[in-house]
Formats: sequence, C-alpha cells, structure tokens
Amino acid sequence: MKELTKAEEKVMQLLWQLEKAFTREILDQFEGTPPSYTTVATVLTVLEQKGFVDFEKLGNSKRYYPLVSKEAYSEFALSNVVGKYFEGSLSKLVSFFTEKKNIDLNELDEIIDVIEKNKEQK
Amino acid sequence: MKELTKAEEKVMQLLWQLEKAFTREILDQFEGTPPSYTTVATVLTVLEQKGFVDFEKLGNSKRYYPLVSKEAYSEFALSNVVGKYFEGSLSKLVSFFTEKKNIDLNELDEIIDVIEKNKEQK
DNA sequence: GAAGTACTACTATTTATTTAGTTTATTTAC
DNA sequence: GTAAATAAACTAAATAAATAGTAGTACTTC
Repeated sequence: MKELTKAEEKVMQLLWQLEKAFTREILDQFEGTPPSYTTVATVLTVLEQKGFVDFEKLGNSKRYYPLVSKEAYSEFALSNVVGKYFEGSLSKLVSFFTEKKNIDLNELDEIIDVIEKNKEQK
Repeated sequence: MKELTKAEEKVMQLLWQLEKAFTREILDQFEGTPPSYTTVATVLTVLEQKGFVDFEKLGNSKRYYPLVSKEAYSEFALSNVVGKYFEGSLSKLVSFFTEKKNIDLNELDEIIDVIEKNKEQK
C-alpha cells in the first residue's frame, strides 16, 4: 500500500467519516480556514489514481467512497511504526506507552481483558 | 516536534544506531545502492537546521550525534498514529492488533506481564 | 432559452523534498 | 612539499506535494 501524504490523509479522514461524499461535502467538513474547492478536488483525483477511493457518477457530480478502509490503513500505519520503532514487538510498544504516558488503571485493566478474551479464542 | 521525511528518517535511524558518526560512516551503513556522499551530507544539514542533530568538529570533519533520541521520536510517531487511528486509546490499539495479526500466546502473556508490573508501580 | 450555479478537467504555481554535481579547503601519503 | 584523497560548502536540478485559478460543460430555474 502506498503511503498517504498529509493533505491526502486529511481528506481520507473526512471521507472515512462521511462514508460517501461529494467534493463539496468533504470541503464543508474542514474546520478553520478551508482549502479551496479545487484543491480538494485535485487531492481526490490523486487519491483515485492511487487506488484509495473510487466514485459513482450522479448527474455530473462524483460521489466518492473509500476503497481502502480506515481499518486497513490503520493496520498499515501501525505496522509501520511498530516495525520502525518497536522492533516489530507489540509488547515493546505497550511497555513504552505505559511507562511514558500517564495511563490510568482502568485502561490497563481493559487491555488485560482484551488480551484474555483474545487468548481464549486461540 | 517536526516530522521526519523519508530520507531524513533513514539517516536518523542509522545515526541512532551509530550514536555518533561522520557523514562517511552513515553512508557506509546504507544497504543496496547507497545515495551519494553529498546527498547524505545535505540531509544531515537539514536535520541540523530542524534541530534533530548536532555535531562536534574534529579537524575539518563533523561528527554528528542525535539531539532527539529515538525514544522521543518513537513516542511522537506512536502518539500520532494512536491519535489519528485509535482515538487516543491504547486498548483500542492492542485490541486491533491482537485481532488482526497472527500474534502468538507468548507475546500476549508478555504484554500482560508488562502491564501488571506497571500497575504495581501506581 | 438565458442567467446563474455547480461541477470537472486542465493548467499553473509555490513550496518541500530528494538527489547529486562542482568548487574549495584541508589533510595525508609518499 | 607536492599529489591524491577527503570533506564541507555551495549550487543546482529533478521530483513530489500542496494549493488554487480558469475554461468549459452540464444542470436548474424562471
């Protein structure tokens, strides 16, 4: 999978949220000073070429939808970080995270729960 | 913290590994077809401007060393991913990871260990 | 069917990134 | 002490990314 650039990622985040959307609708989701309509349109064209989105034509408009799910890209992005910075080891990551961040006991218990449930399935 | 570009990240990974290094030494660590000497030198100059590295002058050579540790940047990169793709929640990340990947029981036990130890300290 | 609107397609511009050549200074080996 | 090697500094050029303007086409509403 190719990596998303900053601008592409922003648009994808909005599209994942909207599930299906016209350029205009994506534009409307921008907070603060939004980019111009054509900027969003250009990014969408690139995303289409890269295989991240496709569209259906409604009248002369394009309704875009993701081809790559947020889950699939999350996995990709996470694997990247784990591979590069945690030697591919999830426990290294968790260890690092729990030590650095002020993470509360509830969340730790939650994680143990998650893991125990997963163990049962194996 | 600013983000590292691809080329910058590669050089930083090598420098983190070497701890201290001359341009030549970093170049020598490249596998496959290495970039040219001057390319590495240019990237190092940019990294210096961005505050990721500094150097000490030995003769007319510069021995570079990281100003930003791999740990610090790991935290940054991880927080980025967790924030963008796991709603800031480590348990969501762990859950996702354990479900998707073929992760073995040993690693799951390891993670539980890590968390239990962390809990004790709180 | 003309006026306005909305959209795409094409083109352009700016900035960031990547890559590396050339020049000049310094060191080293004979 | 001169030739070769090495390194930094400077310059340049190609590519990628981000942004947006303009022209033209289709749709909409009176």
